[in-house]
Amino acid sequence: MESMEIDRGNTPPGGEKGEELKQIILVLIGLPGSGKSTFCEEVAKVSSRPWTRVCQDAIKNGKSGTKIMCLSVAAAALEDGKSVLIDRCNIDKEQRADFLKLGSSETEKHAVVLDLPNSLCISRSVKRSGHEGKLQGGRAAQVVNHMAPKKELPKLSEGFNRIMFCYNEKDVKEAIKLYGSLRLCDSLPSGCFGQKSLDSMVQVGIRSFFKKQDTSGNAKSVPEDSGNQGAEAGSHTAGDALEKKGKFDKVVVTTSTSGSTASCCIPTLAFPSISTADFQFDLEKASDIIVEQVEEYISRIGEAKLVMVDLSHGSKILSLVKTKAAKKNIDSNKFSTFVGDITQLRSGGGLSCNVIANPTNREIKPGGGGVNAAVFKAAGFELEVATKERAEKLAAGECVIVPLPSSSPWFGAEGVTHVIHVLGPNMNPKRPDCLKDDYTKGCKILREAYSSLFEGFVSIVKSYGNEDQNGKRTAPFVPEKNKKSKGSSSPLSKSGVNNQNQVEQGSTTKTWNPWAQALHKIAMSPGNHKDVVLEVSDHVVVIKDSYPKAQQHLLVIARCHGLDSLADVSGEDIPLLKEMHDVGLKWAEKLILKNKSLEFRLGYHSIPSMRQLHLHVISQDFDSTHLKNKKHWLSFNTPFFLDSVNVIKQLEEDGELRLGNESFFDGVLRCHRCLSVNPNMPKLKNHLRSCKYPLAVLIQSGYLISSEGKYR
DNA sequence: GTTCTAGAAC
DNA sequence: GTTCTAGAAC
Repeated sequence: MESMEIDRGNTPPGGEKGEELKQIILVLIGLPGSGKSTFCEEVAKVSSRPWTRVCQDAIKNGKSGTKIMCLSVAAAALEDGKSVLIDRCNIDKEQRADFLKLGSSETEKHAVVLDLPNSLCISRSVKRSGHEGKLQGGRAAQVVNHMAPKKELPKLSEGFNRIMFCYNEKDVKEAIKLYGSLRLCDSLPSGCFGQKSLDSMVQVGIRSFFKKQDTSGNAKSVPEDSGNQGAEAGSHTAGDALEKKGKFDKVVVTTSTSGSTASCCIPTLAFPSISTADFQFDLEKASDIIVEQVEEYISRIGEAKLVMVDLSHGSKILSLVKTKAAKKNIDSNKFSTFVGDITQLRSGGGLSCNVIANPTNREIKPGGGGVNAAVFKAAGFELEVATKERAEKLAAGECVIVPLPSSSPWFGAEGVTHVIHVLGPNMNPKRPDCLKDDYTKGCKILREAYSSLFEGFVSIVKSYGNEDQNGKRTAPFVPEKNKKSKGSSSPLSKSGVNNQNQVEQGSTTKTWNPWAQALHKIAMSPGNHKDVVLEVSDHVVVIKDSYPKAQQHLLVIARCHGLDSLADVSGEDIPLLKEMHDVGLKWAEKLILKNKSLEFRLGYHSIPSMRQLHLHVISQDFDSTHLKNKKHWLSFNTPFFLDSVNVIKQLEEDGELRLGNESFFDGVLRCHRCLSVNPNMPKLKNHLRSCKYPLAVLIQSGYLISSEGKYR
């Protein structure tokens, strides 16, 4: 876990008794005259931590000694609970190796490289007088010139936890400030910092580095996403980063014999209107919701299809939906209406639908006179048994996916593989749970019901897909009788109930409450949220955070399906993360142009509250009425907040991310500038208004974007 | 994520 | 008494 955060313990300045001591071996690396001794003196002067300086030039009663002496003194100091500064040139790997063997596995091994220009080192060492090692005057120049070519920069692989590179006096000052501010229990983020090298991501000009990468280049070409609409569909690269787990852009469907496209093999969901029959929901309102939800989900089902079915020819709801869908230009190849018996679609109407939605009752039992009774009758007792295994009851707005046993008559006769039972809102006073004309609640529940239903269908579609090595789904969809249904792995809660809030994440299921879906909805249908959207592209949406925690707080939201949070991110998402970073950086710069005092940090919450991967672009004033509680503060000011640069770096180097956890919310309220501890939020906020201390660690780590440079 | 509010802390 | 936190509900 890398972060700006110095303190990993919850301690007031100076630490407290009994707290974990973080010992450090700090190996200074630099030519004579590079400023190693000054560095040590300055750190020791301001630090509250006990440091022992181990200086080879003065180790023998003020005179020059040997490396072995240094090792011995350092070992004794560490034994004594002190941290040590190894003040010798340590110019190559071999020189450093023995010092890295000191201490325990708990001891942090740091290097500070004072890689100042040779000319400066020579000039300083020549001019100095009273040098401990008597290396001054003309001989000093000789020594520096002799040593310079042997200089071997340190690497983490030598055994360092952290390496910090300084190239000028400003860098050195920052490093002194950083180490000088470390208290007993503090530790610093691991990794290389400040290195001048293009292959180091913690660099000035990271943006231009990103730009050199073809952000679309390593995504494979994918077929056009016919589900995207308007501005979203313009680019032929639209699918690049969107081609994701869970996304089903193009299903190449062939029959096993002829290889020709066969509609009978395309996953299709047949659904009747929910709640408009016995539950007496207003038809106009219901049709609006149906079309809205179809529009939202149609881009997620690839070539799978949705068919709305009604038994009667004069069905008003069917007609309303048909008209409204046409007005919205919803692809009629993917969504259509059908008049017929939902239990006999294939045999009676030649329409193969492998998934049937059943508007059921609270107990999910046969009964009533409508579709529910007909479905249970057609599917036989097998459906009742299979349903009972999954859920006993449903709440309004929820659904449950039931894989149909192959012994069910419906399976053989109609090719139905799954039934999705769904319960809508009831507006009929003669039935239980009547909402008594409360259409605010009713619409919300009906929307949830369709959303749950379609989300369930998406999960079934996913379960049918077989991916080849390129991640393309090529296998035909054939409901084999003997094929073990993966429907059982559909997102189900303990109760067996599914709703749109549950999403598979790797082997686990993450629950997203309805309130946590707002960003997801914006990402999927930015056109419906024009009031809040600042920018839309094929892969990202930018919005202002509705509850900003600072003067400026934007979110760059990924538009990719299947990327709910960092937990879903893998190496293949690096181009998308870089694009998000670039967009975030662009907005930060734009805002800085308007207000030069703003400083920004770009990063992700380890465990976000809101669904859909989003990058925070947040100014570091934290001046906002919406910053109210401890969690707000700690989520941006502990390693729970992962800097975008670091996320990308970790993925590139390790192929995986080290996420923070909620234990950070137990921490103290420490000012991110001066590191002072504040007893509560109001006091912290009051303190923040006046604290002008520079954001030393952020600057040093290269995480801060300010008017003085993208990364100072 | 926010809002509301009981009750703990001051 | 007021301030502040934290848990429940949404």
